[in-house]
Amino acid sequence: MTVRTRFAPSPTGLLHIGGARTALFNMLFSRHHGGEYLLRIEDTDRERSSAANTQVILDGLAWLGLSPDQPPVFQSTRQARHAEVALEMLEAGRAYRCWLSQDELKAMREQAAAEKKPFKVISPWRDRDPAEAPAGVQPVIRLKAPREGETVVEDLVQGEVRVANTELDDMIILRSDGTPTYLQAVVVDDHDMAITHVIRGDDHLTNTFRQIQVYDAMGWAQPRFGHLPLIHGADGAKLSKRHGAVSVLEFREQGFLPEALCNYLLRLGWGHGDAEILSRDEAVALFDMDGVGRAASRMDYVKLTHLNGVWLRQADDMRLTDEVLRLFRTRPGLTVDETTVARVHTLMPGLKERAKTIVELADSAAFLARNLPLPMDAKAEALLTMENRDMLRELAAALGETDFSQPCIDAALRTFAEAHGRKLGQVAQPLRVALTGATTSPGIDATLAALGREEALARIAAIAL
RNA sequence: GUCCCGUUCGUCUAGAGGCCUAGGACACUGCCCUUUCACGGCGGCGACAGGGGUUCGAAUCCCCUACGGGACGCCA
Repeated sequence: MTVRTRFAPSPTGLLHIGGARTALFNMLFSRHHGGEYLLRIEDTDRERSSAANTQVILDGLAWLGLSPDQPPVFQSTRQARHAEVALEMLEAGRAYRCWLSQDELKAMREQAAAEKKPFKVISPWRDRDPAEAPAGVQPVIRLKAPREGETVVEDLVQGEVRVANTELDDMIILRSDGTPTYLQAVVVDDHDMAITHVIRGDDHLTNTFRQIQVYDAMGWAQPRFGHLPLIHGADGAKLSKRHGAVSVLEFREQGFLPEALCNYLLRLGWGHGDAEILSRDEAVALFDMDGVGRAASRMDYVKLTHLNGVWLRQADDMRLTDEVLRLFRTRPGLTVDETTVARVHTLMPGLKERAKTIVELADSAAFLARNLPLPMDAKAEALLTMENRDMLRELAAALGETDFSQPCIDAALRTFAEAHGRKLGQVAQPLRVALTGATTSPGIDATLAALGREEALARIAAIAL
């Protein structure tokens, strides 16, 4: 049997971090077992669904490398099939029409609340003759759920979960307007799509009991279920807007790499020994449901940022250069031309060692795209004493003698420092300020080489004079 | 309120009765490396929610309590 999983978001909001992790786990699980990973857009709530939201989900998944193996299934296109199955159950006597009105339901709900008893619909129409149906009322179709025994879920994450059938009522599978309810649509779609493993958020665990009743009523084989604990915000409360990045695409804007976000999400709620840094291929090889934890976990931006730094250092220099240049174009006062590209790319090995996000990378690389005079921060300014300016003038001459390759620059700096009775740092820091306008940067020899002879000497001259 | 689920360092986790004086990662912190800042290396701080059992032995099994979360729609 081929493993088939699906991610089934509803386009009523953005693709958030929890959804992204669900998608990731579905993808990893299917890959690990050599199966297929599908996407179903649950857009049956026409009021709240939108094409724009669907696109955001698709874009978010694509960015994370979690696009499905086949074009997405849109649940709204399958309503006729959902209704057909509901009617089949009706004919088989596993469901019945119910003429309970909204008012009657409301009264029942209020009575239950007044008596402090849990609200359960006990429809008289389960056994009543349809011939007695009130005229002019469109009935719903309810599942004739078992009244005795219990319903059991063998959950891949939570283990055996059981509930007495007396706790469950006869859920509606087809609304009075003929449209299917969520629970009905999901079961029919998962069955028709031949889904073997339903991996989704914990919030669906109690829904599962009802869905199982539909599988049973139709005589369909159940898929395996795996319910993932939810992700909470750093404060332990449910993830919401005030926790910052709502959409995964906002993580991109904040300078995170998709592989870092995936790595972080993978380790949030899943573990495999001491493994921390995992590529997609390694994750596919190691991932399985038995490694999924049972408790909710908290979103930790600090750890995500650390992981991003790790992946940033491993990322291709040209790719990072492109990302940095993309940001440069949005910032005023920066020149983006071929020279800039060359400088950023040349210095990238040193730059990426020192940054944790693309945004930081762009910040630290910005000096490469600036025209003179360079803006100076306070700490940098303080190093430009008269004495240091004099020294820089002499240093410029010495550097001018070299071929401006990194090793020669390094040698020249050491010789110069020794000749002037200074420690290397006492030479390098004023020089760094002259070149970058700041007190931190990649190695001074690499910085000099990336800037090139002409620009480097011009920058020193601008300070030393 | 009812039902369901959960609870190991601040956070993410390893741990499936003795390998646990509980391991790793992030964060914090001391030292080293060093031309700055990082990276890296070596240390430190720091947890089995509480209480009862079961057992020769429990973080691991059972029960209770507390706390947290989820579900209770003609929403998905």
